[in-house]
Amino acid sequence: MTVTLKDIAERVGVTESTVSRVLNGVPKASKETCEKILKVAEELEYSPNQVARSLVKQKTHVIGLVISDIYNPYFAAVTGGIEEIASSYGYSLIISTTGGREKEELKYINVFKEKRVDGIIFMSGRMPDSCLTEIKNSNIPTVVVARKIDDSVPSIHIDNIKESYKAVEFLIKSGHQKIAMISGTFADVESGYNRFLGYKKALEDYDLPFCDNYIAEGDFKLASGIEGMRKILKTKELPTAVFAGSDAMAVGAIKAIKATGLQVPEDISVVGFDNNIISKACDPELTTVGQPAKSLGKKAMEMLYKVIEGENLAERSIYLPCEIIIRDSTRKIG
Amino acid sequence: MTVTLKDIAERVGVTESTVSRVLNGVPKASKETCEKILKVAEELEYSPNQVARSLVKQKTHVIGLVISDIYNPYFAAVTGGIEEIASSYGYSLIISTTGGREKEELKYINVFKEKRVDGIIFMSGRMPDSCLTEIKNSNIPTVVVARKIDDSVPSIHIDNIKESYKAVEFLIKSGHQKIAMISGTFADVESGYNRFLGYKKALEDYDLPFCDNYIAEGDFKLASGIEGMRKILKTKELPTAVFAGSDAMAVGAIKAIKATGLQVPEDISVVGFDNNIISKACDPELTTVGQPAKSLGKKAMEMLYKVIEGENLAERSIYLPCEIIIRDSTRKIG
DNA sequence: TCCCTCCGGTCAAACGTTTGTCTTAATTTG
DNA sequence: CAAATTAAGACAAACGTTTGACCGGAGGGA
Repeated sequence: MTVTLKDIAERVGVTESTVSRVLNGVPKASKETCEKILKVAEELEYSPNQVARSLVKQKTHVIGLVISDIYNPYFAAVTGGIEEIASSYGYSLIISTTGGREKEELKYINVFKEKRVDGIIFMSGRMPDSCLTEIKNSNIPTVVVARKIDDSVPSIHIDNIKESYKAVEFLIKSGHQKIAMISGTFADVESGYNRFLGYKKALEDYDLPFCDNYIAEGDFKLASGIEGMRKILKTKELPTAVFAGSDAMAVGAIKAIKATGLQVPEDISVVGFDNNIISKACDPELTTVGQPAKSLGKKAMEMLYKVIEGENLAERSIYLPCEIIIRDSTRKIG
Repeated sequence: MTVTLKDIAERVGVTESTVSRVLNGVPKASKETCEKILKVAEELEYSPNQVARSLVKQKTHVIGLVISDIYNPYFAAVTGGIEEIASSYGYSLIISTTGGREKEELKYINVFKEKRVDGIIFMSGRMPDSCLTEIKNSNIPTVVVARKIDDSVPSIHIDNIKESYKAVEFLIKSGHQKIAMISGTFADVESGYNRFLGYKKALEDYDLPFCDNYIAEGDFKLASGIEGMRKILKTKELPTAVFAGSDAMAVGAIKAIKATGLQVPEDISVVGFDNNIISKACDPELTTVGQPAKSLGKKAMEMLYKVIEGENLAERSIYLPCEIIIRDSTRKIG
């Protein structure tokens, strides 16, 4: 069926090794045979078998991506960035979604090992120790996205504490003093707890009181934003602004606020986090902390490539800055 | 470095073939050697080399996905469905994004050929003839999503004409007579032109006049929805409802309507298409035609699996129904 | 005893490449 | 003119599996 080097070799009357070299551009054949080989290869529609090639070269040109959830626009964007760069380097991308379940994560790391991928990008749940050790002693170059491990494995992040701090600072500088927060689940240290920490620190630095009634813990999703906001709206003294740990929760907050007859941003300003697609769909459009999702993916792949090539990483842990995107859900007061 | 069958064989004092059979559960070894082999394999942390295996078995357990754009939540959802089923069958998924560019599509089909994937799912642009023939004579099992070819290659769709018809019919039955449409680009026959066709047919069947001023052609994106709606709002006699060929355009329409001081749905009802994530983020929440995106992906992979296994497909072209999801952007009138 | 059948393996080919070493003839060099 | 170099290619091993064919011995039946 499928045509091999041997087929070409026979037709041309030469040996497989010669064909191989010619097709790979190794300059060792006469112009004549060279042309003949190329012509026959063309005629026979030769398609090199990469799996055979991988076997001997010990290189698959495949990289594996462990991701918790492709439906999440943020992850999708990171994935897109990864794919773009991977493809430009001649690598293919295998994706596997884990739902953040440790068992699945381990399973896929194992699949990647058996498939002899050249590298792994890990962007799933909490990166449990089991995965970490599994990855470490698999000896496969790995980059972790949005999850800080120790420096043994390179990673790329945003600085959640700092970016969250900046968002709250923005509100403070706009004149807000009573600022509530709807955080993501604290169990997610990076984007849940750390964003809360940034909020807290900003209040401290600007001598604003921290108030338990102004805090609601959600799960990053829209519904929990509604719920959280409802809780906050029960306090006697309403906040003038609320900062949410995700755009989805921010949109939920807006809905809850409007449902009580109050206005955004006239009565309460709202700031989100992510700058995903919904932040421009809601009404009013959301002021939010813009995560460089695609850039994270690109950078991650660039780092991974360097590791694969054996280059030294200048920094083993890179932070990309966010940009606060001001739209219509916030206003200056006072 | 990496441990092979040979390493195990030597340690146990047996030959590679025996080890291979034991590890694959072929019942041909004594209980004793069996245990020994398993034990040593465990100790050495043997990880079978799938690329070697693929070479001899002529099977990679990889399927390739050609997708135009992973950032689009609809494509992401389909991808998720595919991955879920693929993984349950023991297949891995390679993704490649093309931006709908023919050149990229051809490039990736070629990569997939060289990588000897077991199957291809195609969900990119217009599926140009070049790709079609390339796929056909590659002899790789293929399923096309959301793009009707001839019956030579299996495909899975929604019936855009019919579903769009149903949406407009819903409006008519809600008492609307003056219904505008913001369509996706006509160049995209399936989801652009066909949805327009369904709209037109519904008007005809219910003896409503078709009016050029009520038609705007967009590009599926939010901005074009705003623009299209603005154009429609310029007509002397305003419509009471507008049907958009995508949720994003519907959201744009809502924004444009609200910007003139009119209300949704009090003054104008709006219906979208897709049921993607933004349809629940906007205000009011969008009534829309719910595409079974994830199911499309699942079904596609199920079909592909059958083709790979050599089973006969009961139907080579499957249509999945949509469900109209009624939220707050529409109301009954009259 | 002879023949047959299992059992528990071994042997070797095959999958489709790459690549280091060897060969042969021709050409160059001194 | 002999020696050295080079050009163009052949040969074979290697990558890590799978799998059909073979094989020696033990046991069983006639």
